[in-house]
Amino acid sequence: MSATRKGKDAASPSKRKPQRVPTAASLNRRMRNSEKKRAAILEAALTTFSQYGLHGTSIDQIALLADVSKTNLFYYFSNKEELYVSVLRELLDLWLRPLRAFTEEQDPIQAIRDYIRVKLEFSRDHPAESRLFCMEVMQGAPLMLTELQQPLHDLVENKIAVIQSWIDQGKLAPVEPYHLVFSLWATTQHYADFRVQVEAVAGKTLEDPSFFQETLSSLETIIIDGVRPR
Amino acid sequence: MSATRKGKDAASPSKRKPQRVPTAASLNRRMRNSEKKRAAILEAALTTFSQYGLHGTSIDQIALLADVSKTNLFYYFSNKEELYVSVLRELLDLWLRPLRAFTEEQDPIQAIRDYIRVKLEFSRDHPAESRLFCMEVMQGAPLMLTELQQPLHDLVENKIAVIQSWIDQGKLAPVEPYHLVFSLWATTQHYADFRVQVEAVAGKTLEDPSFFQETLSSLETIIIDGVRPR
DNA sequence: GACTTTTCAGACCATCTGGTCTGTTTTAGA
DNA sequence: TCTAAAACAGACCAGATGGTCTGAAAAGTC
Repeated sequence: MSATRKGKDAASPSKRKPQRVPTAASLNRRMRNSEKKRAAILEAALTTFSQYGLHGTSIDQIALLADVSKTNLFYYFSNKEELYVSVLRELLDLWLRPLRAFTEEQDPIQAIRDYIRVKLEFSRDHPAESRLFCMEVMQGAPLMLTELQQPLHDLVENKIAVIQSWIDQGKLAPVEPYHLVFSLWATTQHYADFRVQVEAVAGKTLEDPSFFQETLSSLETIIIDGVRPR
Repeated sequence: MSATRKGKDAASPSKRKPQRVPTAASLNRRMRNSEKKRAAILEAALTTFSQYGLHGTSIDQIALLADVSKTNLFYYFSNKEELYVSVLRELLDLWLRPLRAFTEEQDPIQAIRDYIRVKLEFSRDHPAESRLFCMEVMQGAPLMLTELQQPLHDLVENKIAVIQSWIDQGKLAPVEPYHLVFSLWATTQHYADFRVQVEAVAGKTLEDPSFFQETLSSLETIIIDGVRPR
């Protein structure tokens, strides 16, 4: 990750004569501080970007929220876009993680059940991340497309195969795996992305434990058993 | 709709002495022209707003796309926000329409099937509208909340009752109606809002007729019958 | 054709904001 | 304590952009 590099181009290592060799301890302390600030800025950026979008957010706004000066912010991130992309990068990793858990050995029904739960928890615990991701994808992912396309495609391709094998073994009804994946994404993220709509309609959000449970079991029922009475 | 009112405050009718009474024909011609331009601006605004967001879009951009001068645009809409809200207003009506079709007399399975189809067609034919709506809701619908909350709540409340009655009659499996509605919204809109992701993963979009059919029947299968093998 | 009203265009302005410049404080090694 | 590098702050700048002002065509009426 080596994320502490100054925003500006760091002096190339070859040119730098390290006359002063800092002790590991001091370096660590400094790095921890540095990391903390970086993290604070990233968090403030996430919050603000996810609410107002890239263009709707000003650097001053982020700096204020992160409690650093604008200059200081530019010390850590060379420009707005880099900050934005940094936020996205951290997010993508987090976003993809749950899907990696799908393996052929699992019981498919249970795997799907787990997946719904994990994604729903993500929607509850990281709504800003979910929304920013949604926003970026919706705008055509201009700053993430290259990084999104390949890993996402590969990962999904892989999991599609797993789902297909479940179907072939008769453990799952014959549905097009792609669309199952899309449905899982869509339904679970909906509660974060359309939070205000959900609230306007149902009067509750995932933060309400009973509503969370209700949502969870409803989604399980709908996707796993469907709405046709048996 | 009386949408031709000038952007600025129009002179109050009470003060205006209509010495010149325009003929109906000329008025019509003029209005048609006016309406055409308004429509062109609104369409350009929709396209641009849905891609870059409110703040990411400049008036010049919209004016260019609509092939009018900036001044001319401001003649029809007094400021950027009014233009934005106008776009949203037209959109909300369109967006809500399909849901109104739900009536208790219908066969629920067929009604849901129809609803999925109509919403999916909307995603295919009006992706920009879908995305802009998503964007606005995601940001907390700051400019639409008041107009969204009441009518949406009432409409959904009404349809929830319909769904509940279907369940009570045993025509539908016992699912929480709210979540069924959310699932329907989420899954169908996903193909418009996450279009680039869908394309990155599946390599196709709803514009491809065979993919549209595949999506349609997959969603029907998943939501109506579920993925558990029978 | 005279006259009014609507429609439109170009120049212009005020503000907002991403980003820089200059320099100061803080940290840490020697 | 001295020194160098890292971390930071305030003033400032340049371009973008929402919006206005002035006035000219166009359309419509008589």
